[in-house]
Amino acid sequence: MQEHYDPRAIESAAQKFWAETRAFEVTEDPSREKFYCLSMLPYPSGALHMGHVRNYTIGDVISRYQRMQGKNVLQPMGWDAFGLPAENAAIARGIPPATWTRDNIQHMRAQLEAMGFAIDWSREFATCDPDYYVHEQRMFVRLFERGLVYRKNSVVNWDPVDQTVLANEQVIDGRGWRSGAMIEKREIPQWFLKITDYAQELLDELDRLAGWPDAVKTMQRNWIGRSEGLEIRFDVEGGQQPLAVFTTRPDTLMGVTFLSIAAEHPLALAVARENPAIAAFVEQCRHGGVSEAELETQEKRGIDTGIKAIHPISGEKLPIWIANFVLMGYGTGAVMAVPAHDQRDWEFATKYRLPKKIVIADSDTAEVLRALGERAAVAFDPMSAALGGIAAESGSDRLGLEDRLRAFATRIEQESAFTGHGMLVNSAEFSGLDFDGALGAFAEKLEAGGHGARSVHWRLRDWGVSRQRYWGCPIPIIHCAKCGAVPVPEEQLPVVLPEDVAFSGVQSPLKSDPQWRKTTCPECGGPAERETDTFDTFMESSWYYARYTSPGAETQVDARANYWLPVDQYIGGIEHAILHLLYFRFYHKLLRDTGLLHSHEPAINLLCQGMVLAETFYRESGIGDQKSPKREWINPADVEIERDERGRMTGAILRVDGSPVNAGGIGTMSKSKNNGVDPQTMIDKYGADTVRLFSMFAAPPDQSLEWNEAGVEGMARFLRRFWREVATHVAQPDHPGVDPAALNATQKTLRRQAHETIAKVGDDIGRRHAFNTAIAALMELLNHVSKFDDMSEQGRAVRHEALQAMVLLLNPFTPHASHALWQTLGHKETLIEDQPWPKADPQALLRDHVTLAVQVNGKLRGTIELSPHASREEAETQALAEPSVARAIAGQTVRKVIVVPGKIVNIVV
RNA sequence: GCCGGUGUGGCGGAAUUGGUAGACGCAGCGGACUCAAAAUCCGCCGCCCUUAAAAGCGUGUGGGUUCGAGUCCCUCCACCGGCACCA
Repeated sequence: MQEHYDPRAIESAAQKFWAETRAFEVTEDPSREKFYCLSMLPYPSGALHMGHVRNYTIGDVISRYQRMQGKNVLQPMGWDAFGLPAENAAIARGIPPATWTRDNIQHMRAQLEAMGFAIDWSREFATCDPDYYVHEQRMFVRLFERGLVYRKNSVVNWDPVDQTVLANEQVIDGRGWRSGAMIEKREIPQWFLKITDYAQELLDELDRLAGWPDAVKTMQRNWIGRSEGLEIRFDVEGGQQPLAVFTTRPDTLMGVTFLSIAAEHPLALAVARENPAIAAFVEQCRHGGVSEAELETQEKRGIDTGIKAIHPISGEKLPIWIANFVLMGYGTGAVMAVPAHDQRDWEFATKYRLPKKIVIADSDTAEVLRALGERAAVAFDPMSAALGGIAAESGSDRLGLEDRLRAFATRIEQESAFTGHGMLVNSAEFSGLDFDGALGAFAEKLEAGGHGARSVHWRLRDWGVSRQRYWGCPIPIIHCAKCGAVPVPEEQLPVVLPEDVAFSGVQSPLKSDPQWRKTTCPECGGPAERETDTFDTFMESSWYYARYTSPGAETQVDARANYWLPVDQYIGGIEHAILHLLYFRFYHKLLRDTGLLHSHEPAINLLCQGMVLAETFYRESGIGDQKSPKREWINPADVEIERDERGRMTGAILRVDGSPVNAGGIGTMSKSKNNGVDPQTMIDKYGADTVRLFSMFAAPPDQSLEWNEAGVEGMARFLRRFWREVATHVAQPDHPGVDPAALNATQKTLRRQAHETIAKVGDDIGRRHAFNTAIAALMELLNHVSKFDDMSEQGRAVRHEALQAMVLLLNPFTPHASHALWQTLGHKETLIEDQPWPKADPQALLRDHVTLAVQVNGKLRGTIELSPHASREEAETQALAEPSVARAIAGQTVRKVIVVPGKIVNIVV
């Protein structure tokens, strides 16, 4: 065999073999257990990045492991080909988005092949293929007919200079990224999918997704945000429409001191027409982007409309304010404000000197009021910190009680709102009730007066699928002056996106091409225009997993889908925890409800991998202002780190000029910090197996991973050592095989270690997905094997067994090296030909003795060796006799001895 | 701002069900081999005190539960992901 590990030759030979034998192409086989292993499909941005490498290596390890369990494993790959970056590249380089995208796909596919992933390439597609998106258009038309699609106005970021709609990402500090112009909010008509019709099911089924991470399920639960409360109608003075608000805190209703409405609210617009100051405020609110993060962090501002609402119970007149944090289109565009019991309202009221009315008592206040007698709660007005006309008994601590009430009132007046639940006070006949009592009582009263009702409110909003962009799937709708919006008849689909276009970036070629737009109305036959918006790219990525199961199908999916689905293991970045994964679940239910699939959820198990990070380095370039001088970011590959004698970093220098650079800390690999490490360079330098091994070893899959080239070298070192160990071993004479009865103590120990490793690696990969510790266990075993210098027949046999197990256990991580070494060990058949996963021999796992830790008062004082069958009494006796333990307990009384068999003895003195 | 997560040696991380904190790897230090370097091999490697042994301290902060806490509970801090038009 080859004496030295030569990854380049080994890897191309293995890849050639797999390709020629079509080793990873699979078909439905009802007689075998299937395993569908899916990684999130990549956006073809130009080159593979480390996030892809990590994601697909995890998928490949699981796929190859499951295949060795005898399962029929499907691992497909495709391209999420529509999207904004293609348009940006087109503007920058003058290439049509389609050309740029397809070139990138070609390049990235070659890179994926170089990684040696066990992918069934026969199922590959790109989402920009009309063969793919035709099914998406057909589904949309069917949903339209089923009433799950509707059109309404919604707000977008408008760049007044470029005259274009911007994505949230393109709005930086409220300005357009290219023009630098102040962004404005603009309402335009857009298409929506009624995901809210499925809100309850999407919420309920989370409880049954046992194989999904809790963090993802919690985030989805909160995102869907089911809340129960009251919808309350406030009449408005002066003949205006009443204002409806929703609240989850109906118990605070008597504490409402004003109402807030959105700047886009019809009432606000009406007032603005008559009042220039208000018009100016409304105009100001139109500036800035629409993202929630921006709206929630901006300074809260408002203005009084001068109009009053009527409190539905007290009849009190409440001012109506326009506030920049209330959004039209989320709920009703109006909210009730309770400054004493809501922190945001508290801040707003403090800023604009609006009154705070305490209507909920904290537990201390409630206790005081109870001490003062029944009527106190009703008459208590904490804001005046007085007890009104209550003739409470003149107990000696009366003044102390009043002080406590005053303290509560002062805290709310001066420090912060009290947002907890508690007893209602100062709330007329509702005083004294608790939260649940108040909910019922207010609901009854409001319903009787026609001023409200119990209601369920969802945070989840319907899915807006319109994008004012070119490079996307055309929305199959025709606008007719007579018939309105009419879906394109199914037999006319697909509506094909023209790819050979001049793309300036300012306007979508669809919008500027009158020829493409012009069509006839499918209903009346009159002249009509096509919809020029395209779909949100989340539409394509919401059903690709199903299409992989049915390559070439005439329909969106066919019967094959029910063999493969649901996905057994889905893998992707945690950044997709909410949006993609919710749309993915939603779309699966749409496919089910149109009769295309049987299952309720798309994926049984989900693994969310962490981000890939790298060190950052920079130099001050001198440009930029004094406060934040511009930094020139330097790629970590060009930097050499200086260390002191203890290995601590003392500085860093740029290799080319030898002068110092600054360390900027660890950050996600990004263009802006220039800390991306190119996978291709790593593959060329070390080989794919080393890159795969490092990306699985450096961190557990769900945590962030810090790329570190010295660590990569460590992996290469390990593979070289392993290679050499096998080479040395096969150069030895043949052996008769392991005879367990003939083994001496050291041989038994190595054999036990080998079988412990078999047990641990299988558990780590299959159950725990703890790939890093699986690899560490294999490294430990190699350390044991290389220290084992027994050249006897049984010594060689035991070593052979250990090395052979290692080749198989490493196969999911380093399939190329394992492919080669399997043959080196004398096998005629190849490893991929359904070589089963090794099993640990229970006999080999038995130990002669176990080590117990001995503690005195919980502090470790020594260890003892015991037979695994030793009794508690024996353990106790031996522990007390251990010299350092005896020293620690000398002169003290033993009160208690706790013996945990196989683990620990704790002596309490 | 809201939702979710993470925090352990010089660094990445391990400790799986509350039971010996630091496996494994990197970096560093010492040695062997070599004309030399690389590669490789052997040894050391949490902090503090120390010739050594022993003791003491130690899992972001402060508290709590327990015979025993990195692990469970409460508080605070820092960082990371998402926030509906980036994918």
